[in-house]
Amino acid sequence: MAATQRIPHGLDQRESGRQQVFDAIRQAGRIARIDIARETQVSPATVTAITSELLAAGLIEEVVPEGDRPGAKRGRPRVSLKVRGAAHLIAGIKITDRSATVILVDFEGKTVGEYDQELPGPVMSAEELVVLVREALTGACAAAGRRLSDLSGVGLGLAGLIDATRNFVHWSPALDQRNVELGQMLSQAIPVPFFMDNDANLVAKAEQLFGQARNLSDFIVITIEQGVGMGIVIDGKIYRGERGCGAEFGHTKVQLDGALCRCGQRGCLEAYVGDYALLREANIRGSAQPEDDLSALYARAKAGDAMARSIFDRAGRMFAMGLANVINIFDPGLVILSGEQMTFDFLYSEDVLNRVKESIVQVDAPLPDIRVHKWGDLMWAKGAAACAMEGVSELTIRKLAANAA
Amino acid sequence: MAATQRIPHGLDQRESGRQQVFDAIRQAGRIARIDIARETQVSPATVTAITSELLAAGLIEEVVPEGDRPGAKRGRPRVSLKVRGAAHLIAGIKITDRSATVILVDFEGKTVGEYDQELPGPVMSAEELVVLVREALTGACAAAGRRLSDLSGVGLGLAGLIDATRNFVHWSPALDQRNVELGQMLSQAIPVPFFMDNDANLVAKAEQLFGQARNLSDFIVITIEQGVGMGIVIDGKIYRGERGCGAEFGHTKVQLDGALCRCGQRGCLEAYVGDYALLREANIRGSAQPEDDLSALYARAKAGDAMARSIFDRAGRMFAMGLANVINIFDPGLVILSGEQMTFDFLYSEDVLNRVKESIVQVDAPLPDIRVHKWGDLMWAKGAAACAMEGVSELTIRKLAANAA
DNA sequence: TGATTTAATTTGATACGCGAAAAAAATAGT
DNA sequence: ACTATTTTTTTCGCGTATCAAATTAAATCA
Repeated sequence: MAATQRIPHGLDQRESGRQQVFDAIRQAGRIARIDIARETQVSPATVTAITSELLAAGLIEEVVPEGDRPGAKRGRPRVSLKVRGAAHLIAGIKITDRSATVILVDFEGKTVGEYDQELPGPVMSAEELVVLVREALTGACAAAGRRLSDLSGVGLGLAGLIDATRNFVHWSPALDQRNVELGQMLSQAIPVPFFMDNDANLVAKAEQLFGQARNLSDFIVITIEQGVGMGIVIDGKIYRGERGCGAEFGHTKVQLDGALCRCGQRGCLEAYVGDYALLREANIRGSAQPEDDLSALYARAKAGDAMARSIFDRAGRMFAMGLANVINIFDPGLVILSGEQMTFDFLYSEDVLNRVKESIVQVDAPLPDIRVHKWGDLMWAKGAAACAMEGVSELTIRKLAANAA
Repeated sequence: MAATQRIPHGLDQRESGRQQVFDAIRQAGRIARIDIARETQVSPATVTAITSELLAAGLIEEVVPEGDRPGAKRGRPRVSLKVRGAAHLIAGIKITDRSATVILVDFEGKTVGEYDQELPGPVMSAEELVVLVREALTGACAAAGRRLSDLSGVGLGLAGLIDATRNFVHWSPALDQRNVELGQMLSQAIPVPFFMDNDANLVAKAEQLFGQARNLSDFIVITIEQGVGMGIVIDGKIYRGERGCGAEFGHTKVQLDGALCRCGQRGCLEAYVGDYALLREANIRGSAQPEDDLSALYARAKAGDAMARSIFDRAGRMFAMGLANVINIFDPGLVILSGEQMTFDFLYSEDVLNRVKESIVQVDAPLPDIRVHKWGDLMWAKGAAACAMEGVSELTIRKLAANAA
């Protein structure tokens, strides 16, 4: 049980000014020193000191004043600062059941390369995975005209129960063994800092750094892929729970003694909205021929088929109930529904969102903002890259502070 | 003297050493400087500096060395420090539908007085409540041979939706109006710092300061009184959500389109486990004579009455489901089930707890600790006092730091 | 050209916390 | 009894971070 973790009081853990200023710059994209001071509540003097250090280290750079700032024309023109993309090359890699998708980004988050590597099979040993990751990274770097040694950090996204603080895999559908010290194995094989996490958390990180949740310190991301996942950001940090296996939205129960879930329990949300659950329904409900294609089923529902429609309808209602529960518990300012597959569109319908809103405790205050954010194919890999970016920034700046001493 | 009150970046948000040390002392009860240093990771030199300041301010005091410390006999004997109870007098007050219960505690948390004031009626206007609070506090102080002006802070516990950051009441069953700036009104009428919160949060605070959750930075408290409440502590702080109305455990939905709740929605947990819900069931299910006494119903269930038993049984299963959902979302290290009324014992039964454990996502890690903690009558008021204690400590220490400058 | 405005930097001061050394207060050994 | 040893606490000097105020820089306005 987590006894109150006393933070060494020095500059160790805490956002030592440098971090705060750097984050402000990245968040803003381009921002003048004076505005950094305003936003971070750090004095202009200190901002100057810190930024000159970051400039010297090559982490940020000055930009020529952007054309026309409305109003204010007199006075010394402000000089904007931005993150220097060339400072670091970072990779994000996401393992699905079919392939390993790699994305290369610079330190600004700009994509500089993509790469896809087929998997021999959906499940493999940890050793095989390490080899695969190495190949995929090498391939991605080569394709972008860079070398593996150019990488400053790699983010790895895996489905399953991941303890990101220890780079430890409790369990993943991609691996044929439980409880793997994957982080250690990777670091040994590839001399680059690794950062790994469960995929819902990756998306949350991406939303926080580049997406809809910029500037926000508290929000929730719901992802739908094969299963249903959730990433919780509280106070700017991803919430992980005691054992690193919280946020199991897909396995919250929405029906007492309900439908059987592949986790072995009954009534899990996933057992009502997961793809396998929908197909199971379709087959049980006496469809003429066995159904095994979700998009076909979805098409039939759209075309008006009553049976198909009722299947999606119930799934939507269950999803609304689960989401409302999360909102009633967290009272978040923002909920991002993130997904890739159009087949899950029914979960994001007006109808479902309205039902959610009706099931939230009513107060005289604005309802939480629920936004649907559909990413492209590379969503997950980009999330992994975002994770690594944050890690690399932290490492670099910590090193900087240490060197100064 | 200082003109613009920009918050010095040092003491702003973070526990400025002084807070950290003081908290360590309160947490430990009695503790020597060297151990404070060990626990807080602050150097002995700094501990000396800070403690001497706290001593001078009268917030803590030295205690004669306790008899025999096992082992270690040589060396300079350690001098223990403790919070000086006489430093502040603090009140906690809890409003129920029948009365206002007041508890007076010293700065150590030791009870120095109790007081109970009858309410004219269960619902009143904000103005009436202010008068009532004033009367109750005056009465409590008088009974303990103190004066109202001796109070350094008052914690107020109210059922309903309270925004503790603004001392604002969205809604409370005790008030006949919504959206009341109760904090302002109280402060105007009674010149003492007020701290108010929803009652589940009060209990959480009490558990953290004095109870089962000492030293813990992450845990969850579930309370059962009239309704079902929840307090969430993350990172040592009570989690409140965006609009200050999170943690509405009682209104999470456990059944799609289920039983009607007094909040107007359907399927809320409270609509299955609340006292009114149980009685409603009993009456609907064709009991011979209308039932209006919950303890009688409970007694009948214990005696073997099948109908009564089935009512409590279902409530227990619904409760287990809701609790499992919370655990699946938070993955907490500790859950405290807190209650006063024996009538709710059925919710804490082995049976229910087992059901909860069966509904949690399974990992190779110890299950969260679920403990039942029954408090005495004054539980709620004590929670309110705990809240105020924390607030007063913070205020005092902040003032101290400011004066030092 | 000089006045004005706004941004950025320099300067000097201060608080915080640490490490090392010293002091204090006890016991153990001879 | 007196010295050595052990352990806690305090003192001292230093480095770092940060800030307020003053200064410099770079533009426009009149």
